[in-house]
Amino acid sequence: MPKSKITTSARRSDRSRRVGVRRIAEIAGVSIATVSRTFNTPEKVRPEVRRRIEDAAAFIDYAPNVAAKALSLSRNFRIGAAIPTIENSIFARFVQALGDSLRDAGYGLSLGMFEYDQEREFEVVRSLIASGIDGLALSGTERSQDTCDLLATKGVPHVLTSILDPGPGGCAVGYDNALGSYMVAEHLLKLGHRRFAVIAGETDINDRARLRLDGVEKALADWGVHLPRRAVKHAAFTIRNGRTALRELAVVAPEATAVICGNDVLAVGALFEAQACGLRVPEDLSIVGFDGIDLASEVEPPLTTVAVPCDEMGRRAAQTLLSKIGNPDFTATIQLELALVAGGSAAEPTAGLRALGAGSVT
Amino acid sequence: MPKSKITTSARRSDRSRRVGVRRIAEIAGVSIATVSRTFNTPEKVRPEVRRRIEDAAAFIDYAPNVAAKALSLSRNFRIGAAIPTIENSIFARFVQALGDSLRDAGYGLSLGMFEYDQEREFEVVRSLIASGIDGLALSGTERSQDTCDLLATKGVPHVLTSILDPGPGGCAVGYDNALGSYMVAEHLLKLGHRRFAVIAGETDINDRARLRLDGVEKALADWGVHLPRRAVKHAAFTIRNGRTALRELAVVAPEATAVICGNDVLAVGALFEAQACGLRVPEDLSIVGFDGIDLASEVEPPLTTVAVPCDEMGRRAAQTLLSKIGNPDFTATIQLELALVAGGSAAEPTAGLRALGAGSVT
DNA sequence: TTTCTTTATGTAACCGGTTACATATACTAT
DNA sequence: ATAGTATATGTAACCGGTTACATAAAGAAA
Repeated sequence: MPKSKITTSARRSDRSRRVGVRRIAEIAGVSIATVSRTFNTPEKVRPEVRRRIEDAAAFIDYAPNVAAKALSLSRNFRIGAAIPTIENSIFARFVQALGDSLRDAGYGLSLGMFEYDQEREFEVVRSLIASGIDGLALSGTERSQDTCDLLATKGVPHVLTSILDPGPGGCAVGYDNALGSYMVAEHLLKLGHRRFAVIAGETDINDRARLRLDGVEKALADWGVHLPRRAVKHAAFTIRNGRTALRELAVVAPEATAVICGNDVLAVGALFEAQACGLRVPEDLSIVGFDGIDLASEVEPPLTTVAVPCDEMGRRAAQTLLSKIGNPDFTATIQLELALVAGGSAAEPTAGLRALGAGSVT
Repeated sequence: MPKSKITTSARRSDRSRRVGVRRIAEIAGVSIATVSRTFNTPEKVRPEVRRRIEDAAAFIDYAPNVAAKALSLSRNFRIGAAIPTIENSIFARFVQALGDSLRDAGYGLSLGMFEYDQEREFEVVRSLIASGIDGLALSGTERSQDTCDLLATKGVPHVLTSILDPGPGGCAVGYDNALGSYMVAEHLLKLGHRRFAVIAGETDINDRARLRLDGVEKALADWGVHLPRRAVKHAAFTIRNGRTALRELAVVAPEATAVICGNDVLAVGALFEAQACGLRVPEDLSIVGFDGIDLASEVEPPLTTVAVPCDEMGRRAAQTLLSKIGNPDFTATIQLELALVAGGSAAEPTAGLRALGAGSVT
């Protein structure tokens, strides 16, 4: 005896169990196809019927089941973003803009942080893909081979950000890191500086940091200024590292009258340390950063830096990604403009780091 | 002529179209039920069969379809978090810890920021619910009636954080805001301070800010110290507002020898402004904050503040939420300990804000 | 009137998992 | 040998949407 058949028809006739489009169809006296059309292609439904359906939907406080929608359309309406850290406000604002734009387009955003570690980036990307995303925003061009392979095999549409090299995916929304640091270095050169020290990021694992250092080196070379190797420190992007690096530079490059930092976080650290050691900025020493984070304009003096349009980058990255999801052949390289911000932490050269004196360094 | 039937059987016999569990079943020569069991209840499958299935899964590089799983289980394996802002690192770290814990439990995290605005909070919560979440982490107890109604009608399991009042949902993971500010105020009192100024948050729209102010008032009352209304400024949590407020206080409360701030961001602003005006901290003026963000320990002098265990809060919030999702009757109020951090920005009272002088205020 | 379009709606399959229930097989106890 | 039980596996329904195709009704052309 096919008892299951009975159970089934019992369920089907039990209208209280119907839910979603089927429930609306029942109330409005139409088929589920018409209900679906009302929401997706309303022009294909007679206005009078449409009204009945909309009323029924409002009546039961209808909210579509995203999982069902995702399953039937083979789309998750969600994109992922793998960023180095959320603690640097440049990324926080980027993520915010990205998320807002995606929300407006009906997409959700899943975030993953990898702390500038390529293995963690791999894990983050893997986990994001496994969690169901239609596309992915990444930072920079350089990543582990595993991660690249993963993107290729899974065929995840992705856009690279903060950089102009679109990589194999063909999409980039970013800016010219080398040009930005060239601009700020040139600014110092024009002020008269000829002895420099650099607190770069970890150029071995971070392509943006490397490009920024390249830009500095190119500017100095163009002006015929030599940058001794000892005057270049590499450090992860933290305030503390900026402080430490400044102390070290005071020992190994006391002749420097200006310190060029790989980003604003390092620059703020350098500024704090200089001030803690009794140096006045910019009277005794010039310090410049990169990114244009809020904090940079709040410290005293405000930092001279290069402003990155991270909000616009978020918006454009969202657009680009959605285009690429719609058409896998889509490619684009969108260059955003950088702006030099003369905050006040750079002025004419004077004593420089020498004023701090190697003696006071512990 | 039932042409569709033919189409259907053509599809079904077209094995290249089969995918997922059906494909694995085909390769391993078992039914889809056994495949599903292999992944969910492996002990119910004979080891030998299990091996075959696992090999087949590995062979086709199988990744389960999250939407199908969500649909069939009526669970999205995703929770939402509505936070005021990601730019304050206290929330950034909370979110990071929350996300990590959830990931370990197989859940994703969707984030929404509402900038301390109740209407935006409502939109964020609505949008998160619509995007398909099984639970929600919220900040504080107070929110618009609309938001509360939404949570109630949709029956979304949720946990309140940064606070101890569990509200109607019955779950809270937080700390005693009033106690924290009591502690730091008492610290100043013990140092000898008797004239205070306060830069509080926006206590009319932020219950944590109000509790913190309450704690300060209680401490002063307990010590028989009067806090004039004019010596209390309210401001949104930004560095700039901290700077502005300090200037204003110098005019209206020049007698103050210590400034108690609603959080570290305001305190950093107050510190910067004091230093920009030539005041030494803590020699001329004591300043204290709340939260224990990284920046607080990097400024010179490091801030005396109250450390909030935001990482632990993230982890415990995740646990609590998962418990509540498993059992809607679950309730818990988890109190985390606060720690006074004597950073160096508080010392014995001296001249105070008077040293800045009303004259220098523009 | 008849035939051809066009437009509106309905039927049923499908997306890719999970699982209740049925069935088959092996093992135990009598 | 027989009945009873435990274990392993299969069948088919189900989750809640979308949509190809069939069908019905109305309007246009002949």
